[in-house]
Formats: sequence, structure tokens, C-alpha cells
Amino acid sequence: MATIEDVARAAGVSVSTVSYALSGKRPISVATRERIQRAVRELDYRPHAGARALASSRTDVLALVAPLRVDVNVPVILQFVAGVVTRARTHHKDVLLLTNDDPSSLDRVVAGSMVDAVVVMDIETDDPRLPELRAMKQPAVLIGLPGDPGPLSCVDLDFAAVGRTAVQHLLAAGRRRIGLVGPTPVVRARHTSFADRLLHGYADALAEAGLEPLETAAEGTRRGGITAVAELLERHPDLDAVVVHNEGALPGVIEALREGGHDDRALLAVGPADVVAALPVDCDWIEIPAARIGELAVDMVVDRLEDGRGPEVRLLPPTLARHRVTP
Amino acid sequence: MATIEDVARAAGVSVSTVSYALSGKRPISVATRERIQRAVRELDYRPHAGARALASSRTDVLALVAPLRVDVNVPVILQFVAGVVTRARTHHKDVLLLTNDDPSSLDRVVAGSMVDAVVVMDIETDDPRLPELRAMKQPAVLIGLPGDPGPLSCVDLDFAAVGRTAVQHLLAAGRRRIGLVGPTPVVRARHTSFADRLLHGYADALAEAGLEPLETAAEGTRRGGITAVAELLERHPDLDAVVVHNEGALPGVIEALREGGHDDRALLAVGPADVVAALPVDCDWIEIPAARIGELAVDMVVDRLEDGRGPEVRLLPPTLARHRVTP
DNA sequence: TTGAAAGCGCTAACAA
DNA sequence: TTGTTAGCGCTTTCAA
Repeated sequence: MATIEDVARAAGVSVSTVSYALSGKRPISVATRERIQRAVRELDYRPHAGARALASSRTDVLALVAPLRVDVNVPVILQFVAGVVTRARTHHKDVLLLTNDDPSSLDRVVAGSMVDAVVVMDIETDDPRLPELRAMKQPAVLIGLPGDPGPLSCVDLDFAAVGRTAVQHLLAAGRRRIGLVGPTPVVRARHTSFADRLLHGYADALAEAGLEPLETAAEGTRRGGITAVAELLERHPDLDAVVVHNEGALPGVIEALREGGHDDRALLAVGPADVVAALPVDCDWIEIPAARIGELAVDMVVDRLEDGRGPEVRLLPPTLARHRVTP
Repeated sequence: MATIEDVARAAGVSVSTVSYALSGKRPISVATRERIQRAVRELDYRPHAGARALASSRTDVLALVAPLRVDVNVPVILQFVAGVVTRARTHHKDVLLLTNDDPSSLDRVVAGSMVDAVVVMDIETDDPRLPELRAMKQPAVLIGLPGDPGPLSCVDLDFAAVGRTAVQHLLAAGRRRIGLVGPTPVVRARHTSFADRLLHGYADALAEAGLEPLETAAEGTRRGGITAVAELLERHPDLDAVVVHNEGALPGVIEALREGGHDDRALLAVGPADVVAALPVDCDWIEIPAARIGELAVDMVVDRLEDGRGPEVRLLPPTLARHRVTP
């Protein structure tokens, strides 16, 4: 492998000139820059990442702490990850993938200066990793919103607003007995941030209207959806609408509603675009822009890195639309 | 951050002694080892990854080149990835995630010595990345089997054997007109290695029995499955069995078969355990052990790294089982 | 069993 | 506009 010294020699300049020409951190005459670029090309020179990291204490690598669990909806995870990775590339950063099942990894990676910054997915309301994240020298962005973010940046869809918007929309449409089919029981039990927040928004909006919440969890399968609706109907036979925040359960919910004779205004789905687009019925819909949130997370963390900006919390406002089946 | 020098000072030894104590590459007296370990603990010392990489030309990082496409079945991808990441951790390696849509990444990462080895997913029969992979100094393992592996290690389920096994099983059960519902048209058109191989095995086995292949692609949706079966039936009204190698289309295929009055021996599903386990009917089943293949890939590449072993090709034999619905 | 010291390849302060 | 050079924090050879 060619080193910076090889390039310097070939171009007839000093190593520092090569370094500066490559980083653009000081002006270089056109002539020498071109000689250097030629040498780089001819020798197929690539800077040694370790050497650069050692000298500059920057690695141009982000850590992505992601759960590869099956209890959260898998395609959604992958959309977040895809958003993070593609956006990282536009900022000339690579992504080191850490899965949650090994808590010591983050420590090692962060303390060993392997990464410049950290993006953390699957945040719980009272997340056990928060102390560690706060103590790091590298900036972190959470995808989600813990109870107390402190000096950590956060970005997510405003799930409380999602819950409120959904209820208000259905109330305006004349529905009164509005159920909620939430994520799987495991996710609920973990107090995954988004589940908690949506539930609160939903319950608050109902309370304001003097109505009681009708909530249930569902496994992320067709059968889970059917069961959940059956359960809701049993407890509340006058159910006249349902908000579904569970991608996998949607098909089952739809079947159950149809069999129960409910119309296509009784369902309000919360989910990513592709999932909802595939639904076989018209319905109201609030998008979870997963890839976009992943991209934003990277933008935010890179901003902090480059502009030394402080932490911020960004909650994307939900938008409600109507999904129509394309025949 | 504490450095190795801080540790050496605190323990009253030289830096080399600390280094050797930590790597275990030369004998250290019990007494000094303990002093060093105490110092490490008290200072919370972590070696600087860049410095280590520079001095030793090892990074303990693997590159995982993975497509984050939606046209391949997403949960399956994530199972591969999970297998790779968890197994990497047991070998004390981290994983740098590269997505396919940026072909220059691999170059940069490999030439910049950011990784010790590379695992590549989503291999096509005549994959355009092969020349580059062959030219790297780092060992590579392909998950899949290109037409000409050369000096590259490969690991995958033996999809040709899957096709053959499926056909032979159905023939033995008295079926004669055996259809194949393959992956999405995009995947087929790319000549993704596994799709090609399964198709060949299937067609060969039929040819040996003097029968013709009845093949079609399907979108990975319920609707895709319904359409695919309809199409097969239209072209071959005497269809009496179908091999499905398309997770997303399975529910639709099942519906279509049931409506067509076919029994539960008419379907042979090829897919990962969790997908098949969720199917609402009994059927024959060949597993795609995605996580296991990911783990094997890492084992193989680590073997080459540590034992200097040469490349090898491992094709896992398929096993056929019966999936039964648990009521 | 331990230590001294020469790099590894780069960045950036300092000097010209 | 360019060059010299001192590190960055490790590993590993050579020497004791």
C-alpha cells in the first residue's frame, strides 16, 4: 500500500503539502495540487484510517446502536438503518453496527475512540444506557425520546401528537368509542419510548373529550390483529373506530373489522409508507417516516460534530392522509 | 483518556510490559500482571483503536457488505446480519456496515485498512464486485455462490439441492405437475445466486423425471402469491403441487391453493423458521437457516485470518421437515 | 521476566 | 505557498 510519503516523493513535495492538498486545510497552488492528484491516482493512494485517527482523533465513523430484535417490526428497523447508513455516506462517514444484546460494545467502541459519534435506536422511556451515553465524550443522538434527555440530542416522530391527532380526527368524524391496538406486549412492557408516548397522546385526547381509552396490545401477526380486535369488541361492543400502531397486526385488524361490518373510516393506521401502501383497503393513515428520521439523526449528530452545536430535540409533526387502494 | 503510558506508570512497569500483559503474547509474572490489571481498572484504560491498528495492522473490524433493498425479503436480510454481528462479537470483532448502493465504499474501507476481512451478501451469479474482492489483501467470504468463486470463500444453503430435494419429495408423494413460485422478478433478473441455483436444481430434477418446469416469479406480497398461483393454474390447469421460494408471497399462495381445493401436501415452502412457523396451514418445509449462515460466514473468515487457512466453499445440505400449525 | 526504543502513517503547529 | 518535525498511542524487535 502506498503511503503519504510515497505520494510526496512522487509529486516532489513534502508530506505536509500532500496532507494539506488532500484535506484542503490550506491553500495549495494549482500546479502542485495537480501533481499531487496525479501521484495519488497513479499510486492508488488511500490514507490509512488508523494513522489518520491517531493523528487527528477523528475516525469518520459513526456507531449505530440498533436492536436486531424480532419483537419490533423488522422492516421498520431496516428503514431506520438504511436512512442512517445512506445519510452517513453523504457526510463521508461509515457506520459501525452495534447490536443491543452486548452492552459492553458501546463502551469499548467509544472509549477506544473508534467512532466520532453515536446514534442510538430503540430508546426506552427510562433507558438504562442513558448514564453511559451522557458520560461519553462523543456526541450522541437518540432515535426516540426518553423521559429526561439531558444533554443528549433526540429525534423522532412526535408520537404523542400522533395519538392526539388520530383521536381528534376520529372524534371529528363522529366516532366516540375509539380503540387502540398498540405494539406487542414485550415492546409495551419495555416502555419503548414511542409506545408510551403514543399511548399518552391518545389517552389525553380522549380524556379531554370525556372519553375513556380502550387499549390493547397485539402480537405483530395477522392472528394478533384478529385477536386484538376480538378482545376490544368483547370488552367494548360499541367500539366504532380503532387506531392501529402495529404494522404486523394490520392485516388481521382489517379482516376483523370487515367481518364486524365496520366501514373504511373505522381504521386509522400508523406505520411506514410501504406497509400502509400494501393494505388491501382504504383507510386513514399517519406515516412513520423511518428512513427520514434516520437521516435526520445523522444530520443532527454531524452538525454537532462540525459546528460544535449543542444538543437539540426534534419531534416531527405527524401528518394525516388517506390511503387509497390502487386497483 | 488514559493511555498505555499512564497504565505503565501507575503499575511501575514499562509500556511494553503492559502491552504484553494485555495481549498475552509473552509470559508475565503473576505479581506484575496483577499490578497492571489493577492500574487498568482504576484508570479505566481502553487501548486506542487507531493506534493499535497503526502499529499492528489489525483493526478487529469486519466489513459487512449488505443490500438494504426492499425487493429481497427484509426479515431474512436482518437474520443474516444478526448472525454476522453476534458471531463477530464472540470473535471480538466489530462490524462496519456497508450498503450496496455505494460501490466505492468497499474500496475505501479496504484500501484504508479499516477492516481485517469482508463478508459480502446478496451475491449474483456473475457478480460485478468479484474482481475487486479478489484483488483485496483482506480475505473475503461470500454469502452465496457465484459462477466462479476463484480464491474467495463462499457459504450458503445448497439451493440447488433444495430445488432437487423439493421436487424429489413431491414426486415421491405422487405429484407430477410441480410448479415453482420464485423470488420477485427483480431478484430473478439480477441473477441473484440463490434464485438461479434453486431454479436449476428444480428444473434438473424435473427433467430427470421427464417432466417440464412450471415456473413463475411473484412479488413478495399476499397479492403477488395469489397472482402467481393464478398464473400457473392458467398455464397448467393440472398443477398438483407448488414449491414456494418467496416468503412474502406465501400467505397469498396458501389462500389461492386452498380456494383451488388443493390439500396440504400441495405446498412446499422454502424459507426461514419464523416465517414458516407463522403459516396458518400445515405444509412441507425446507429451512433457510439465515442466522446460521451468517455465523458460519464469520467463522470462516476468522479462521482464514487467524489460521491463515485457504478459501473454502461450504454449501449446507437442506433438510426437509413438516410444518404443523400449533393451535 | 522485563525494558528501551524504533517504527506504524498521518496531522498540524511552527517556521520559512 | 511550502517544508520540517513533533507527536498521536500503540506493537514488537532487540537487548538485557
